[in-house]
Amino acid sequence: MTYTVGETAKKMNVTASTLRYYDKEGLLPFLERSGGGIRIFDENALSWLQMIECLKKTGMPIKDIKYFMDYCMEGDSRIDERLAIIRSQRDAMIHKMQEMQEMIDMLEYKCWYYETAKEAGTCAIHDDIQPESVPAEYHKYLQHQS
Amino acid sequence: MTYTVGETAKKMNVTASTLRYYDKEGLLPFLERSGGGIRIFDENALSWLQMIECLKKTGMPIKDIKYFMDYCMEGDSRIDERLAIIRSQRDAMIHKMQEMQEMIDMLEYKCWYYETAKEAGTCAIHDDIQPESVPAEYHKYLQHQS
DNA sequence: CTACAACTTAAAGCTAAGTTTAAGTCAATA
DNA sequence: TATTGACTTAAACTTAGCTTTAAGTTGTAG
Repeated sequence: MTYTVGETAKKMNVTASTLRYYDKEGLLPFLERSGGGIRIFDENALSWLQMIECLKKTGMPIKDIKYFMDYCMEGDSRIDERLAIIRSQRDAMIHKMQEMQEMIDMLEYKCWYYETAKEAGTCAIHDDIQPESVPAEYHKYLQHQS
Repeated sequence: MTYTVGETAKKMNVTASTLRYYDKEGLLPFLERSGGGIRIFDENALSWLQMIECLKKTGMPIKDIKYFMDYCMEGDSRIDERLAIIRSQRDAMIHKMQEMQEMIDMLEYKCWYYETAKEAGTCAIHDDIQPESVPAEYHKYLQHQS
């Protein structure tokens, strides 16, 4: 089964322009072309695109994805480099997840802050609040007004 | 205790230009100025900056942060709107965390893929691999070559 | 009171990641 | 075989989020 750029775009939930742009930037070295120059995507291409999507979603810049794809095309001689890239990307993501959890914690506090302010009709309820009326997990945010 | 833009920049780990840019974009309506026009940051400003940092790290665009700050400056009449913004940001983050976990799962599989390939000296080890030699948590990635 | 580092603004410049446009080609259907 | 929708390219344009530059001002230390 093969697909055109438009069909593939729909499958991957991006625009055809985006796929052509990726191709121009060297992200799709695995692509075949028809005699007339039309790009041909197959199941294998789709699985590469999922890998590219993963790297993009984890914040890797287009250029770095290109370098990774270049290594992939070089085959078994570049396994070490490919492993190193994937490992460092995974480690960066684990770190980012921790950072994100901290941000969610702060947003949870702010939700509580505004929920109680809403109930009281004013943010002033927090001005001289007793620490014991604040859930323990929010204590570290107590200096935050608004 | 008060601080200049440069001192604040160091504290917040951004450049002074960035803070001036945020001010220009309306993110810092709480800022005071000296008689000569120098920006004055205080503890309260720092706590606002942490809020802004949180919204930025959770992917909120500068313009949306401005709208949020505008609501904050309007006081108690906008508690509902502020709560709604924070809630939706929190929900978006929780969703993003799930997506990120999926990406980490894929990267973990790729690590395993390259570790075993490295050991074998070739990615070809995966060509006709028996599903029972693949850890169960990686089975959903089995169609992925490289 | 002078020097000088750090501040001010407006405006131009930069990078990433696409998107849009224009002019033309391909290939499946009537 | 003619039509037509989807494809092709190169190049210009867009947006976000800063960063840099240039020209001038502030305020502290000697």
